[in-house]
Amino acid sequence: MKLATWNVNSIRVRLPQLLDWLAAAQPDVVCLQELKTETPGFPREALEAAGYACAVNGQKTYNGVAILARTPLSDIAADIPGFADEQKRVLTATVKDMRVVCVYCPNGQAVGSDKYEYKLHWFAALKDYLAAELSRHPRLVVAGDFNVAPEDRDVHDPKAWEGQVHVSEPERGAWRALVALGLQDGFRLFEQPEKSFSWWDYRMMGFRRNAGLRIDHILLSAPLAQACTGASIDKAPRKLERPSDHAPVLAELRA
DNA sequence: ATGGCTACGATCCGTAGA
Repeated sequence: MKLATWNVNSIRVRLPQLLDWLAAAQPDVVCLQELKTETPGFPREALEAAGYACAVNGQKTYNGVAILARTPLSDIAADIPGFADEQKRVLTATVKDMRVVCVYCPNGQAVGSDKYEYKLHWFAALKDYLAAELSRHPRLVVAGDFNVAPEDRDVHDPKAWEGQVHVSEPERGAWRALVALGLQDGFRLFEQPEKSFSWWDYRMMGFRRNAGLRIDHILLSAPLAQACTGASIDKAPRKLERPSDHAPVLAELRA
């Protein structure tokens, strides 16, 4: 069972790359972020033809998340219940015996900005939601773009980034609060190459210089972490013409 | 030098991403 998350930065632009990548990587469950299209504009037919059931929570221009699975999706729930938010950032579904939460966490723009405050409030609401989900579903995966680099080793230049948005202490505290629920960073369950990142700036030849951040994550509850046999970042799609600025992140689970 | 891309939607620039 292969799980993946990928911020595609526009599903319409990236659909050909997504279809190629699904065929090559053969993931069983995929969480997608930054669809940038309303739900009716989502290319459901093409993905169903590729063998994936789809659940979609879309929005015009910004945000938007989806879950793809090779087996049926059930108990689909959009957004964070009880958290009033126009922005489509969360989608939850059950796949077999697993509860899957797809998240596109806020960017935060700059420390101290309104968007930064929104980011911290949003993370607090997410934590409460995940605590509730976890109490009902011990086999929980939370996958997506968290917009937080948890540690300095997840940052290409920690000194330059010190205190900035994505690495600030309150944001890392919000990340640790999720981990404290009993969720584990799938990627760090295994030995990994130095300077492993999941996002690189389009500007300044960020990818060529490996000037990136590791901000896309797969969090696993204890039973799933125990079943996890590997985790990786697939840099291949980032090397293509007109790529997303994010690479897919993967975790493999024993059936 | 606080920029540099990219996508979107409304126009030929502004907003947002990270």
